[in-house]
Amino acid sequence: MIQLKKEEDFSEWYNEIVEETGLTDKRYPIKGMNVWPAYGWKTMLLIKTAIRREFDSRGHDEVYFPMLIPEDQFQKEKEHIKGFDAQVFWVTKAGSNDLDVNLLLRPTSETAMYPVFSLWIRSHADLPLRVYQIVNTFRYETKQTRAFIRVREMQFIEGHTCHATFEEAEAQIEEDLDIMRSVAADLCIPYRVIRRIEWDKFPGAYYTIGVDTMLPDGRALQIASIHQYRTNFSVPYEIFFEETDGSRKPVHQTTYGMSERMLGAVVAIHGDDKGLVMPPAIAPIQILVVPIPAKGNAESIYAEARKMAKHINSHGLRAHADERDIRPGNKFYYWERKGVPIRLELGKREIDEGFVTAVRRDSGKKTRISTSELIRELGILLKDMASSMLKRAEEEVKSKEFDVHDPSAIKDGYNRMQWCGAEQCGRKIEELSGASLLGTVSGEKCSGGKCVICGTATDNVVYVAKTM
RNA sequence: GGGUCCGUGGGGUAGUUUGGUAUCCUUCCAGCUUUGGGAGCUGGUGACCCCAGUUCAAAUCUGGGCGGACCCA
Repeated sequence: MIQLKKEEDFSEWYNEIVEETGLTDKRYPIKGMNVWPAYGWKTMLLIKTAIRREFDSRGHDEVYFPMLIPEDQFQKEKEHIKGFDAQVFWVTKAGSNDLDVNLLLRPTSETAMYPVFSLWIRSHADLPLRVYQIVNTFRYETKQTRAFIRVREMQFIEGHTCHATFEEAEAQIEEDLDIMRSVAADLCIPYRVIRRIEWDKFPGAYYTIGVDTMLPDGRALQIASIHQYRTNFSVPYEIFFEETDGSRKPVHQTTYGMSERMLGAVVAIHGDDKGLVMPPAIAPIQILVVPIPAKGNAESIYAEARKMAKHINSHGLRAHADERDIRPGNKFYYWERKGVPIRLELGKREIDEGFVTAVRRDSGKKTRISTSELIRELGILLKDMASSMLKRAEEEVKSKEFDVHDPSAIKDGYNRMQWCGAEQCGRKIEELSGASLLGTVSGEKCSGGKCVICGTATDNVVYVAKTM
C-alpha cells in the first residue's frame, strides 16, 4: 500500500513507489546496484526499444563493445581521465594473481570504442560511421544513490559517430535532437535543450548539450546528453581518414547518451498518490481486462475476459486479463498502483449489452465502449491519454519557470537570469543561490539586461536550478 | 577528511533506558467462503547484521567488524 503523498514528501514518495510497484528491488547488498524485477525491466526494455527504433530508422547500427577497458587505453585523452578518475571501478586481479595491465569497468565507452574505430576507418568512404550500443556502465557514485537517478550500475544507451567535417558532426547533433523529440513524446515528458557552460561540459568534449527535465520538487534532472568532440578524441586515439585529395585527417566525433534516468523521470513526473501512471508507449501492460464474475457464471466471464485480451493482443496492443481469484476491487487498486493506462471491466451487464467499461488511469474517467469498436476506441483512448499526460506535465513545468534578478532569491524550478558569461560571476551565482548553472538555451536572449553579479550589460540568459 | 544516528520475519514496527516467554500491522501459503472499488473466518511459513567478550542468562551491556541514513568541510 502506498502511504506517502507525492506533494508532501516527494523524495520519500519516490523511494516508496519504485519498490512498491515492482520497478526495482533495492535490497541487493551493494549500494547503488539494484535488481530489476520483471515489471521494471519490461518497462526499461520498452524504453530501449523505442530508442533503438529511432536510431535504426535513421541508419545507425547497433554494436557491442566489451565491458572491460585496459588502463593504458583509457588514459589517452587527458581531460576525460581527469573527469572519471574518482568514479572508476578497477579490476586488478585474476584469481590470486595481479594483472599486468589493470582493467576498468566502462564508465562510458569512448575509450573502449575509439582504438577500434581507428582500425575500422581508413578512408572518407568509411564515413560517416554511426553506431550505438545499449549496455550497462559503472560509476562509483559517492553521494547518496537513488533508484534510476543516481546509481553505480547504469542502463545506458550511447550513440557514437565519426564524420569527415565539423559541419557534418553538427548536422548529426541536429538529428540527435530529432531523436530526442520522438523519445520524449513516447515518455510524455517535457524537456529543455540546454548548452552546458564551459566548466560543466563532459570531460573531453568541445561542447556539451544537456537535455534536462523538471521534477515535481523543482529540481532539474539531466536525462540525456549530446557531445560535440570535434577532434579531441580522434587525435589521441588516432582515428584518421584519407581524404579524396590524399591528405590524412582526424575525424570529427559526436556522442549521444541516454539512460535509465528516463524511467526515473517518468515515475517522478507522471506518478500520483495512487501509484505510477505509465505512458502508453512504454507501459508493459497497456490494457488490463478485469472480469467481474457473478453467481453461477464466473467461469464463462473469465473466459470472455481471456478472449478479449487475446483479441486485443492480436492487434498489436499489450493487454492482460487478470484471472486471479481475488475480488475485482483488489485488482483495480493493484493495477492502478502499477500505472496500467486503461482498465476494461467486463461483467454480465457488459456481455449482455455488447460493450465494455473503460477507465483511464490518468483521469479516472469512465467510458462505455461498444465491443465492435473496441480496437479502434482503445487506440484513440491511448493516444488521448498520452497527449493529456504530456500537456499536464508541460503545464506543471510552466508553473516552475521564473525570471530572477537576485541569485540569492531563487525558487524551486528553472530560474532564468542574466549573466555576463564570466566564470567568476557564474561561480558567484552558484554560491549565492546554492544551485547550479545549467547553461544557456539557443535563441533565448534578453536585450538591455545586466549581469546579476557584476552589472555589465549583457543579453545572455542563463538557466539556474537545483539538480538531482 | 570530521561528526551524529540507525541495523528485529519479504515490507513497516514494539521491545533496548532497567538483561529473562520477541509485539502488532502488512505481505505470502493452505482451506472454507466470497466476488460491480482493498471481504471474512480458521490454520500456517517466516526475524533480533556478523564476530568476540561480560553473565546462570544478551535483541538489550562492552569491544571490533560489516552495512545503511544524515550533518559538516
